[in-house]
Amino acid sequence: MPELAEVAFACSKWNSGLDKRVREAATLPTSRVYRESDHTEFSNLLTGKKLILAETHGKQMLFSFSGNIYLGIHLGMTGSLANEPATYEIQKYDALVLRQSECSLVFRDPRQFGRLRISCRTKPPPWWSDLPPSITENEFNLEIVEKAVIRHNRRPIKALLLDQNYFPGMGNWMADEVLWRAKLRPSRLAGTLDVNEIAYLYNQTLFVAKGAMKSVGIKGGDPPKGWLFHVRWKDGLLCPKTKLPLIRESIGGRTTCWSPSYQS
DNA sequence: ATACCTGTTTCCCG
DNA sequence: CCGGGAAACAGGTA
Repeated sequence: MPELAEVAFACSKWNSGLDKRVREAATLPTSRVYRESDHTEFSNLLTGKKLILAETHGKQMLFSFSGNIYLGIHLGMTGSLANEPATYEIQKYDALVLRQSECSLVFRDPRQFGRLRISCRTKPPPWWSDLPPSITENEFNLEIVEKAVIRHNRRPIKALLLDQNYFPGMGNWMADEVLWRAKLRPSRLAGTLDVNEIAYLYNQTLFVAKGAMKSVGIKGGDPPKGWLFHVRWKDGLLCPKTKLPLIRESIGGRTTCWSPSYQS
């Protein structure tokens, strides 16, 4: 379930491979996650290299290796990272297996919406260093939200929140959580928000991003009690604030859960 | 069997 | 050229 905090937690699964060399890199050549690159590059460049750094930016992950090798991973909808025994054999949907002395670092993705990138340069590649500030960073400010709203004034605010150019890391459940706390109807066109609503939306974005990182991002569990998260996945549940029925419908092309008695 | 799905890119339309 | 929305991607799960 990879958005901001789940991605951070997934990334930490490879922490035990830090400072260790890759003895062998096995790939699944037919996997669509290699659509941007040649899968042989991954085995060629990663074999023998030491994993130095594991970090995330929004939904993107970057693994830095010795020899100026940078591995980029995006989990898509169903991608996951795992830490398996050193003797682990590659399985059906394992796109990449990095065998080390004490464990195997695995990226698997049955649905293959994820994406792998690799780069050998003295600096981090542009697909990493050129990313806009993620919603957890200090550089993510009110001005970014204001500009997005002005430029995309005809978009439902739900769809705008999911735009990774402005809100890197925001995913479907987080967007619902933010809009619920900001008391905004997800279908509201961005251009109809006044300055106070925009500022409130921005503040709730910070709150949800920080809260998710503290709970989901570190422990891998669920967000705190009382969050919309716990009642958004199926029909017929009640708004935690008003105790009145929630609605689930498609907005901006995604399943959206919201509280008509609370959000306007 | 059928419908639905936590993400992004591509295609089509106005 | 630009913006918005649907479709497509491919398989698991209920």
